[in-house]
Amino acid sequence: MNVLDLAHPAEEVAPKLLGAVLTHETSEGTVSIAITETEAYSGAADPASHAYRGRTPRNAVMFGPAGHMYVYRSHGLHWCANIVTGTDGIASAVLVRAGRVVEGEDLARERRGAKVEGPRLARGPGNLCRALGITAEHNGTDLLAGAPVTLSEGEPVSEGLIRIGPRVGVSKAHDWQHRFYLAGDPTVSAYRLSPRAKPSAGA
DNA sequence: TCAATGATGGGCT
DNA sequence: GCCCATCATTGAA
Repeated sequence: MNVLDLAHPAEEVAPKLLGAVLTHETSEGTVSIAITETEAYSGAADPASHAYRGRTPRNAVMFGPAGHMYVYRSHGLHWCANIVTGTDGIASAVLVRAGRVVEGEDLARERRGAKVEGPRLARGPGNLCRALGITAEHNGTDLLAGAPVTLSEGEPVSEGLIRIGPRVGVSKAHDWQHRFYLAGDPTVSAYRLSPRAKPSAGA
């Protein structure tokens, strides 16, 4: 059903995931989101990665086979979803930061609790997960195995629209050019430097 | 066992 | 633009 090739390092896969579609089917209905913004995280070589200090119970999924979903809780409130890439045994994942709701907008709006609509429904990793209805129970889910959460190819994205920039909100290695997004897309999060970012972080 | 930290988002000033 | 909620995970004592 899809030929998405995830068996490569995150920074190679991240731009290819732009335009891909994440779908979550529940008894309430189906919500699909076309990805508009991603960030690449690797393992031991990436100070900003959860896997930087090696394998732990939380980040174990990142070390697993490509195509699985790594979900973690941020700041006690928000869920963030990653798509695991690369080789089994080596940490590598792509954070899905933003997307455009292409199916089930009513349900997505309901989950977000009214007020929000349009591009804001899935802008930012936490919002995206809420719109999709993704929580910790989906940690480790195989996105290529069918329901409930699946990743599939969407409409092709022209490479000319893809932009590369610094990662958002990370306190380390924030200037790595590992963030990929679609130029001019209203669903892309505004760049924000982490409050805790070291003034002179490397490279 | 304890204290610090964070790949955020929303609301207030 | 700044501040704050809120908790699992982590690393140190």
